[in-house]
Amino acid sequence: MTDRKPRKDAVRNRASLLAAAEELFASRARPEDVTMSDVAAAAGVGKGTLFRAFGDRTGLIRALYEARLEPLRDAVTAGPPPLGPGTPPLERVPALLDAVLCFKIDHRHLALALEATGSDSPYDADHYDRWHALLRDALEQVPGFGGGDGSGDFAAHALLAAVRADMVEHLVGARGVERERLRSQLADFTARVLGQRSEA
Amino acid sequence: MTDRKPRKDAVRNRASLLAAAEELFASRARPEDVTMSDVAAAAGVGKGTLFRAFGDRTGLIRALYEARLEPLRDAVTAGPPPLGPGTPPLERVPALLDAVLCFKIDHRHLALALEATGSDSPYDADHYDRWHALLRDALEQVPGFGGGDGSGDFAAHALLAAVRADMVEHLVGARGVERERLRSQLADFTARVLGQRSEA
DNA sequence: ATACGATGCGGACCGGTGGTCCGGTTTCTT
DNA sequence: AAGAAACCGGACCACCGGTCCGCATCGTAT
Repeated sequence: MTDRKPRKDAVRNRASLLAAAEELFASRARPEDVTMSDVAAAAGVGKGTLFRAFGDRTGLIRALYEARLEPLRDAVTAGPPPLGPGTPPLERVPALLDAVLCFKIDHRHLALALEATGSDSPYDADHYDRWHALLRDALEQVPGFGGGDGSGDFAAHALLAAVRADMVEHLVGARGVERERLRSQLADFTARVLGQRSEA
Repeated sequence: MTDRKPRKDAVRNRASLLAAAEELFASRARPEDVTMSDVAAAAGVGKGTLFRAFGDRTGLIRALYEARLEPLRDAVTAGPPPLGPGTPPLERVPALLDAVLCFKIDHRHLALALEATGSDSPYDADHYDRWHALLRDALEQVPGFGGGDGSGDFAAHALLAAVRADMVEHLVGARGVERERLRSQLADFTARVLGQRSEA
């Protein structure tokens, strides 16, 4: 009822804009020197169209981000182990963190652009709340995190902080750490937090 | 030889500007709605003077931040235990993190302003490198982090990520977690990373 | 096929921000 | 006292995100 048929040119333009934005954020070094006019021009479209389709800059980036995030979200909410529900926490927590890390590595231009909007803290985004709740719930089933003392809550925040986009960018982009090496270091760290001592 | 005496009005104006900026960043809710013109006006000075004294916005905030950071830096480089050198790593690492956390809580307006400049990642700041190196070196003397595999390096990054300004702001400012509670949660987390199992 | 209303388009335009510039003033030196 | 170097200040600039509205385009009813 509420949704009338969208016009063809509208959906085509929306797609062009998303593609152009993806392109630009991936190619330019810093997210903040991709301007809205750039995106509109690259898509062969006027600025009015851009803002009509996505509201504002944050809306554009969020739309891109959520689109890329969808497969991972599905794998987590209704997929097979080790990501999906029904996985033992001691196995699921590292798997979740590893998945997030890989996502941030692969799409760090988008994640960086999202954080660089400045207008809102990353902690206000609703997808952060989802990841945090998921991780907290899993952690609280692990011995030592179960008490209602909030240790699981804080640990979830802290572990997610270890895969933040600008840190990943610093390690992978600036300092040249290889993907697999970073993954194994994160796995190591996670294991330590979970209380599984690693060999020297 | 190279430094001639600075003029009196210059040093007075510089001081006024720092005071005015501190005031404004502390009072206004969001750092980005403190404009450069605001600062200049609040200090009773022209914009030209502001930019002449600090170069650009980042320079202003950095100057403020470093000034507030100095006492802590001194305590770490040449102070008594548990912060100063010569403290056993297992004791010093938690002490360092707790000190950074307290600093971030007390000065989160400045830390947030610094991260919100957008122009540069927090990981490019030289004070980050100092904290990281300090923490890494301490960690690498702890059993399990000693190998040249970079586990100490990554753990230092991850632990510092757990005290980032916007996360602290989210917990203390938005979610209303009390200072002491947060400190104890961080201590708990740190202990876990260091391999000291806590009781259930 | 045609004509008409609704929907979307586009780029000129706006408010505001960080940063610059230069004529006039203040301070230091001799 | 007087000259020169250093500094002040606010008008000014470039640019960005976002708005607006006359006009083109599309979907539909005939």
